[in-house]
Amino acid sequence: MIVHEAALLFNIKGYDGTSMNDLIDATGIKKGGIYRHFAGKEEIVLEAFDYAIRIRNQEMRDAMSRAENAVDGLLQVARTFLGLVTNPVIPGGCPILNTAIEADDKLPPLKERAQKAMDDVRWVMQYIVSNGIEQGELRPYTNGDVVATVVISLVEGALMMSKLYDDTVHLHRALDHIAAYAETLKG
Amino acid sequence: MIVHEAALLFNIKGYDGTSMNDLIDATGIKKGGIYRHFAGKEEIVLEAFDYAIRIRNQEMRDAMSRAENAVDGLLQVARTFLGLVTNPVIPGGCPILNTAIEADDKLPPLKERAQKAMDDVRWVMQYIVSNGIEQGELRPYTNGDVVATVVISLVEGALMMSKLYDDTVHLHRALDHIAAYAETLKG
DNA sequence: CACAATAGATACCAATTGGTATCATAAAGA
DNA sequence: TCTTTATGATACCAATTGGTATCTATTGTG
Repeated sequence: MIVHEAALLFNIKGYDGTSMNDLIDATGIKKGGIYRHFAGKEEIVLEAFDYAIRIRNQEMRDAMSRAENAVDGLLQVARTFLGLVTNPVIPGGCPILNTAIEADDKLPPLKERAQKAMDDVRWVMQYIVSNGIEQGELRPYTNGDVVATVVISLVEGALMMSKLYDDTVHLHRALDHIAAYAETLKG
Repeated sequence: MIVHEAALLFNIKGYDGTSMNDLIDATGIKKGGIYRHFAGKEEIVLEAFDYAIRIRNQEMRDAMSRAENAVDGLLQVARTFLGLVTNPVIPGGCPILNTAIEADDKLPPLKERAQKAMDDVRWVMQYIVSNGIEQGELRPYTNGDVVATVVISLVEGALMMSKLYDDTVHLHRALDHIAAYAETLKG
């Protein structure tokens, strides 16, 4: 529960922007109670990030298994990023994006986890692509690495713009573009 | 010079992550000297952001005027985002992206400026598109708003990934995709 | 040179930061 | 029941936060 509340705070206000007092207010548990479970702020932020990513990855796996073909799969996964804004389990946008931007080299283990979390997303995309090639749905030699970069960039960039303007239209445009892009991959 | 140094710090470590002492160390000017020129930290961050954006906008205008046609123009502008990583005047990535992610509603004037700065980028893209339509280079009724969202999302998302992985390949892939996308807009 | 005006240094301030040591309480096992 | 054991509360800590007041040095100008 502390980790859950921490995940909310950190995803909204960032690591530097969230103080232990914020967490104390949010949980209703005083300092002594919190520090009994965690060695320090750093440990909390790491566990909170893991927690947020676990939820995200579950959403992605669900989306992937819902899909009936590769093109649909890419879109389904991309759409989970829209869900990050429209019905978030953890408000504040994409934890990976937020962490990637805030974490310079001040908190290396956090950046490392963000990289690993991004690897997971990339892996899902590449899995969908290579599966799609096997099934004959996508052109052979479709580059899953490139597809992952393009789709994720679109969706993360659009997420940022939607957050900046408080308007999901940018995410919808990105999803439309991804749909069109995925069509061009058909073989 | 204080503003310049502040722009560097804030773009790298963020608003919350940069203390006045950091700025004191970076400038070599003590607290009294700094606070004579600025009312507070907030005023500094706002001026620093404006400063960074002024430089960015100049780069974008230069790129735009270098271009010989609309398709090339979109690419030239997109490429300035690669320059943000490969030869940055102000290290730390894109100030708009960084600010959009960090600024929740704690510093409204900063978010407002980030929106205005993004408007500038969007305006440049839309100008290129509408000009391209007039010149018969792009299909009529090409939606400049959509083009701006797609191109900016790609480039900002890829910027994030390049920063996260410390690898510009993602930006290059995004630029390749933008090139292909721009081709589809030809009329 | 004299004299403002500007710029910066020094020293302080209350509040907040992350963190710890000690104490009280709830829960669970024998 | 009685006693560990886990959990949380209280009170403190040094360091750092953003910010101010006062003093000094450096200007450029008549």
